[in-house]
Amino acid sequence: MTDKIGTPDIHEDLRRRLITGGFVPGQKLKPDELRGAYGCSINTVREVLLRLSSAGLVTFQDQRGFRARESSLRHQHELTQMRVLLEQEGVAISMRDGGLEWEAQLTAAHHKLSHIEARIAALGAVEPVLDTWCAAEWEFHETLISACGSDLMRQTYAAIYDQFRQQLVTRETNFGYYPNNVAEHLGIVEAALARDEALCRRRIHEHLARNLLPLDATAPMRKLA
Amino acid sequence: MTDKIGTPDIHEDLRRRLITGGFVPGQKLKPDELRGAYGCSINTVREVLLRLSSAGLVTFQDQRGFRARESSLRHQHELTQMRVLLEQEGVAISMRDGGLEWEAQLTAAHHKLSHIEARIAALGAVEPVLDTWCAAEWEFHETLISACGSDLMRQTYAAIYDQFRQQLVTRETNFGYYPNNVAEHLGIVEAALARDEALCRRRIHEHLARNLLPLDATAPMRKLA
DNA sequence: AAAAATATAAATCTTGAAATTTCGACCCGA
DNA sequence: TCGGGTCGAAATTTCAAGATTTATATTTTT
Repeated sequence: MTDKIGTPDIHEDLRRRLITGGFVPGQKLKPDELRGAYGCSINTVREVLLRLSSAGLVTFQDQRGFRARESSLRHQHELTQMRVLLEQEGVAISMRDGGLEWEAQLTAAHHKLSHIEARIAALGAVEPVLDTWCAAEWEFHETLISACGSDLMRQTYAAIYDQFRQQLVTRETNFGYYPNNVAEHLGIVEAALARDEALCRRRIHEHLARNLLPLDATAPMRKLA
Repeated sequence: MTDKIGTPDIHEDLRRRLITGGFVPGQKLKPDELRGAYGCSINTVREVLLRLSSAGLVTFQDQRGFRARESSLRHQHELTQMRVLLEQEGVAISMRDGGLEWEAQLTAAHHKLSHIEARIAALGAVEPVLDTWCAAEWEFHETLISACGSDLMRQTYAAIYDQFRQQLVTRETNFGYYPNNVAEHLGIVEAALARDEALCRRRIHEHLARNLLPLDATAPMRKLA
């Protein structure tokens, strides 16, 4: 799609701050203030924000500047819906086309993730290993669909996932982690390796549907704090 | 997502030129040249191109400027795949949630489209009513998924459709129009109104799969010229 | 003659300031 | 007290020029 901007640090750094809850939702993002932290001009910040806005992390209104995205329940629902759709389709194709290499990468990603989640269970808290866990969770889900053969699908999924993560981390929900993760991730891997598409689709839906809670009362409650 | 830019005309006009084949794929888009046509500054053009690049219509490389998107067969395949996925899911939800109002809008959109396509058949050429047909075709497909209740899904579909249209119009393929359109559009509407989800999904796939030709030899050949 | 190196030209990116628009406080009249 | 209007400050957008990078043409070397 597009490469990095002239000052890669700004783009990466702002993106990170946005998805890790560095800004409160709805907060105004003034190029003139952000400029100082990076020692660059207003216009450069402006370009970066313009890009982040098209990635969905930032909202933009003409003559009214940029804001950190505010998430309504409806938007979070739509986000989850899209994520389920893309992940189900991506994994289905991967199960069909993926070979031994994909299976190996998947088991590797799951191994790392489950190991980290075991540590979380032992510690009783996510915070100490939050960054590690976030990276592992992303790598796991990305690997699931990595053999789908479509860059477009993977890029679209990545954009959705970023917004998704932004919402999760922003809330006081123990950062989106909940104990059932361990069992559910394993279940997904098993179904994928067994090439049981229907089962895999169902388990992905169950795994992600917790976030549908507000609009889908049949889904199980997410663990809060 | 994002609103218009300060000079709406440039954004809309460049977008139009891109999806109607006003630039040859891969062509360099130099802000300094485009500036003249709109009487504005380089930076303004730059911002517009930056946005179009995130919409997928333009590619951007750091320090190497902008280009009109080049479509590989692979990319076109991925585009079609995503379009099928989104349209199938969108119409399925619309069939479930859409009421009388949706049915009315759908039949209206189809009526307009079929009327225009009848004229095309009579004339034996698309060009005279190309713009009208393009708009009607878009409105038909957009209406199909309009009751899905997800702005995110509709926006994502719109972005895919734009790229899709860009590829179609660029080629010398009679602008993507082919006679089977008439029957296929009707078949989709009938299945949708009958709330036959499986049939509707299948017909949408068949309708769009012609563009999968290069990578899916089982799909019927697109009519050329 | 082909390849590498250099010099020149062109295009891109960044910057700071001017022009335009929005936001908020204050004042006035009802 | 409330609604509307005016004014000033702040923020956003546009602009043109300077700095940096890339592309092209020419020369040099093997």
